[in-house]
Amino acid sequence: MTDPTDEKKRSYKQTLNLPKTAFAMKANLVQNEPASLKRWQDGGLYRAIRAARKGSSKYVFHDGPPYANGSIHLGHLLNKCLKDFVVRSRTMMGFDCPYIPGWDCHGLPIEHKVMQELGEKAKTMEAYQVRRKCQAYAEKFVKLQGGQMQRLLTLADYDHPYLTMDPAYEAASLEVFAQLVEKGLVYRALKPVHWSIANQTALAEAELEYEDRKDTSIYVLFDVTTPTPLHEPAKLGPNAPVQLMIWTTTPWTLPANLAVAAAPRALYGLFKCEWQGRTHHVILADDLADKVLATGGATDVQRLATCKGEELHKAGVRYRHPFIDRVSPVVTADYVTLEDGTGLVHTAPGHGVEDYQTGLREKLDIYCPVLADGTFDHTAPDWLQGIVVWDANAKVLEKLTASNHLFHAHRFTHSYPHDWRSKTPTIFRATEQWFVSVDMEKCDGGRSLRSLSMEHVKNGVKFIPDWGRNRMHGMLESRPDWCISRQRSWGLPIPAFYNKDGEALLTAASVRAVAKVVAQHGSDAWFKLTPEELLKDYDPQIDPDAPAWAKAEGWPSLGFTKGADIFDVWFDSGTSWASVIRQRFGADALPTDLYLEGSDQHRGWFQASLLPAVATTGKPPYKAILTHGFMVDRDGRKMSKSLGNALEVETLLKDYGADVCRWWVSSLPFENDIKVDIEFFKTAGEEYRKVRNTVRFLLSNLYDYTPANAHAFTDADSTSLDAWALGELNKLIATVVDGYENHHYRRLHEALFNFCNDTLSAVYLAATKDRLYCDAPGSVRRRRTQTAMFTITDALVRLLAPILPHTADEARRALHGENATSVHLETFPTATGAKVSPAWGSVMPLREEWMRAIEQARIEQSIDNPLDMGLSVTVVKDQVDLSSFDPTDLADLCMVSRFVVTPGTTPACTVHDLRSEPRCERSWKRDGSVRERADGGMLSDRDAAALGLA
RNA sequence: GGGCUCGUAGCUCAGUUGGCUAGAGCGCACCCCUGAUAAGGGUGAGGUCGCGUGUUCGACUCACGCCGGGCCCA
Repeated sequence: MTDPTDEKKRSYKQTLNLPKTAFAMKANLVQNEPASLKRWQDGGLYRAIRAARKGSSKYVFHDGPPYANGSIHLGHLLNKCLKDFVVRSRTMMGFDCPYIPGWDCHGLPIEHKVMQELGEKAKTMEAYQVRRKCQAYAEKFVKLQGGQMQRLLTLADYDHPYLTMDPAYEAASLEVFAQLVEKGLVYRALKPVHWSIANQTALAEAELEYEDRKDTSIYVLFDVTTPTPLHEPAKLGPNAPVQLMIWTTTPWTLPANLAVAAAPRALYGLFKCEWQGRTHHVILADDLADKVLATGGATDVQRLATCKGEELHKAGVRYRHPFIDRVSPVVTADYVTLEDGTGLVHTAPGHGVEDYQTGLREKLDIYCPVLADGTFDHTAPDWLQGIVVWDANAKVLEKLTASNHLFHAHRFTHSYPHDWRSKTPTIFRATEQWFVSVDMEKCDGGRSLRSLSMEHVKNGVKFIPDWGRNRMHGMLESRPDWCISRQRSWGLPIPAFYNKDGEALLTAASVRAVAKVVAQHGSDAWFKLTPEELLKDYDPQIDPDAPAWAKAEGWPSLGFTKGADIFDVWFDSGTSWASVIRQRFGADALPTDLYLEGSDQHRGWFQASLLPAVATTGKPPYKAILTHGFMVDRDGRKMSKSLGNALEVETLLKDYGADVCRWWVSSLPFENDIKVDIEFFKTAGEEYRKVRNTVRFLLSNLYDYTPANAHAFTDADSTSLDAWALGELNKLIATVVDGYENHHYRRLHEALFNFCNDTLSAVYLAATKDRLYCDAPGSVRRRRTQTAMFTITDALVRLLAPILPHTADEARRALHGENATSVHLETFPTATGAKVSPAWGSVMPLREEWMRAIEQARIEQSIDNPLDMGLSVTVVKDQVDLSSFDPTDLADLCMVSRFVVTPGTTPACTVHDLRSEPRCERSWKRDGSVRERADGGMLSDRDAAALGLA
C-alpha cells in the first residue's frame, strides 16, 4: 500500500527546479587528468596561448634545470608546481609568459652511472664513445622526467626544452666564457684534488670508496726560530730553544709543509720536559699535553706558561722545517680541534683542502712536490726524488728520527679514501686548475666581480623571502674563486691548448674559434678532432692575447695538445640566461623577471648564474629570486630514501591525482621547511572535494540559465543576497589576484577554500536553495540569483585555473559548453559592478548571533528543524538599518521560515515556535501564507503562484 | 663549529610598526537535514604562543642565552 502523503510529496517534488548537471561529484582525477593532458597536447594549448598573448608585455620566467637522472621526487613536485602557478597566473594576468623547461645533462653522476654500467668495457673505449652513452642516458631521463612533469599538468614548451648538452647551448656557454677570458678574469692555478696514482687522474667525491688502511701517525717537533708570547712568562730568554709539536697521519706530506695551524681560541702551553735524556721546551694544546707527552715518553713535565692560539699567530711565531731549509709561520684556522693530535696542525696547502684554504688566506704557496705518478719531483730533497709517496713515509720517519725530531710514532688503522675503480688508496695532490677570479678588479669600473655582485644582491635584486638577500650576500662575501675545471669527460670541454712546456693557449679569440666548431658539431668535436682542426678559424697572428709560442714561426706544426679538462656543470647551468633566454628571446629579455628554486641554490645556480652575467653584462640575470624550503617528514626531519620516510610522486599521483597534489602545494608556506605526510594529501583531497562539490552545485543550478536571461543589477538590488555574494566575489578576486601577483599562494588558497566552504556553501547557496528550487523558473528573483551564480562560477573557475588546471578546464566546459575557449586562454576576472549595501557588513556578524539563538531554541524548545522557527529581531537603527532588506532574504539567510524586524531600542532576537502553523507541502516553509489550494494541497502563496494555482 | 632560517590549539598555518578575553581551516564532540546525499547545515570543546633571563607600564611580538629541526658551509 502507498502512503497518500508520500505520493503528494512526490508529485510536488516533480514541480521543483532541482539541480541537474553532468559535472560528476566524483572527480576520477587519475583517469580524467591524462585525458585533459592529451586534449591540451592535441589542441596545441601551449602554442595557442603564445599566439593569444603575442604582442602582450612579456613576463620572462626562467627554469632552473633539474639534473637528468632518476625519477622526479617531492622536491621536483613542489618546485614545478610553484613554477607552474607563476607561469599560469602571469599568463592569466595578460602577460606573454613563455616557459622553456630545461635539463642539466652533463656531469659526474651520469658519467659515474654509465661507467658502472660499462664496467671493464670502459677501459677499451674512447672518451667520445663513453660520452655517447652518457648522452643516451641523459636523453632517457629527460624523456622520463618530462613525462612526469607533464603528468603534474605543468604548462611548458615541452616540445622544445633546453638541454645543456645541445650544441647551440654549449656554444653560447663558450661565448660567455670567451667574454670572461676577454675581461681577464680566467686564470690557471694549483689546487689540491683527490688523485688516483694508479689511474693518474683526479677523482670526485662520488668516485671514492672509504676503506680501512694501516698508516703511521707521527708526532713531530719543529724548532721555533722566533721569540714567542710564551718565552717571557716562562722566564726564558727570547732566544731560548723551544719546539712546536705537530701530529700527522701522512708523513709523506711533510716535505710540502708550509705552516702550522693553531685553533685561535684554544689554550696552548709551553711545557718543560725530559725526553731522550735532554731537556725540551715544547708547545702544544694545553688540554692534550699530558696525554701526548706521556705517550712519547717525556718525563718531569712542567707547564711554564699558556696563551691563546691566536696570540702565537699574532706574535709572528715561525719555525724551521725539520729537514728542509725553510722557515714557516704559525697561522690560525677554525677547523683545528682538540679532539686528537696536538692542537697544532701540520699544514701543506698542496695536499689538503683545508690546508689549501688556509694557504690562500695566508698567501702561502700551493706547493706540491708530487708528480702525477705519485713520485717526488726535483724540488723535493734529493733523498726523496723519484720515490713514491707510500715508500716516502718510511724515509721521512728515518730522517726525523735521525735528527731527533720524531717525538713519537705508532701504527694505526683508519678509514681512508680509495679509488673506486682501482681500489688503490688516493692522495691529495695540487694540480693546475682553471679559475674565475672574484677579486681581480677587472669588471666595469675597475671593480671586482665580488664587490659588483654583492652590490647587485644588496640593491638590484628582489628576494622572496627577503632574508635570501642577506644569505646570498654573506655567501658572496666569503666565497673563494670559482674553480671551473673538472678532470672528467662528460661535459663541456674547457677549450685550452698546451705546448710541450705546459703553457696554455686560451684567449677570447681561441675560445670563440672552438665555439664555432662546437656550435656545428657539439662538444664531441673536442674529443674527435685534432687541435689544428679545432682551431681552423683561429689565427694567433691577429690575436693580441695569443701567447708567444702560438705566434712563433712554424705554428701550428710545432705541436700542441688539447686540454683534458671540462667545465664544472655549474658553469653549464650558470650560463643558461645566455644560452636560453638571450639566445631565444634576445638581449631585451634580460634580466629575466624571476628565478625560482630551492634555497640551496643561493650557493648553487643563483650564484653560478649571477657571476658570469654580472661579469659579462654588468647586470644580474634576474630581477627577482624566489626560494622555497625543503621537504621534511612529519617530525621535521629531512626526507631521504635511506631513512625510508620519502613519499613517491608516482604513488601520490596514482592515489590522489595531480590537481589534489597541486592544491596541496598551493597551501604551503613554501619559504620554510615543508612537512610532508600522507595524511596531508588526504586532507588536501577532502578540501578538493569540497571545492569541487561547491562548483558542482553552482553548475547544477544553472542548467536552465543562459546569459540571455541575465538579471540587470541596479542599486535597488544592493540589499539582496545576490549583491552580497557578488561583493564577496569582488573581495575574493582582489585577494586571489594579489596573491598570484605576490606569490602568496597560501593566502589565496585559503581565500578560495573559505569562499567555497563558507561564503558559498554554508551561507549563500544554503540561503538561495529555496528560491532556486521553488520559485517559478523564470521569476525575477530566481534569475537574479542565477545571474549572480553564473558570474561567480565563471570567475571562480578562472581563479582556480592556475592551481587546478584539469578541474577548472572541466568546470569551464560544463558551464560554457564543450566548444568554449579553454579557461587557460582566459584572463582573471575583474570586480563586478553590482552595488552592495554597506549594511551587509553589519548583517553578517549579526547572523552569527541569530544562528546561536536558533541553536539554543533547538535545545531548549526541542525544535529540530529551523524551518519550524520564525525569528523576531530588533536591531538598533543607527547601527544597522534593515528596513530596505527583504525579510525573506533574511529568513533564508538563517534558513528559518519567517523573519520579522521589530522596532525597539535594545537589540533582541526571539525565536518563535511555528510548529502549530500549517506547513507548505512544496517548500516545507511555514511562512504564514500557507492554505489549501485548488489542487487540494497545502501551499504557500509563492508556491501556489509558481504552480499557477489560486 | 660558522652563516641564514624555523619552532603559536591534536594537525596545517595567520598573527601587520610590542597594547583590548591569541585567530582560521581541518580534525574531534554533540546535534540537524534527507529536494547538493559515498553530499549539505548548526553549535561547541581545544593553546604553559619551544625553554630561560632580560628591556618595557605592557612581549607571541624586541634583546641575549639554551634546547630541538632545516639549508649551505667548515
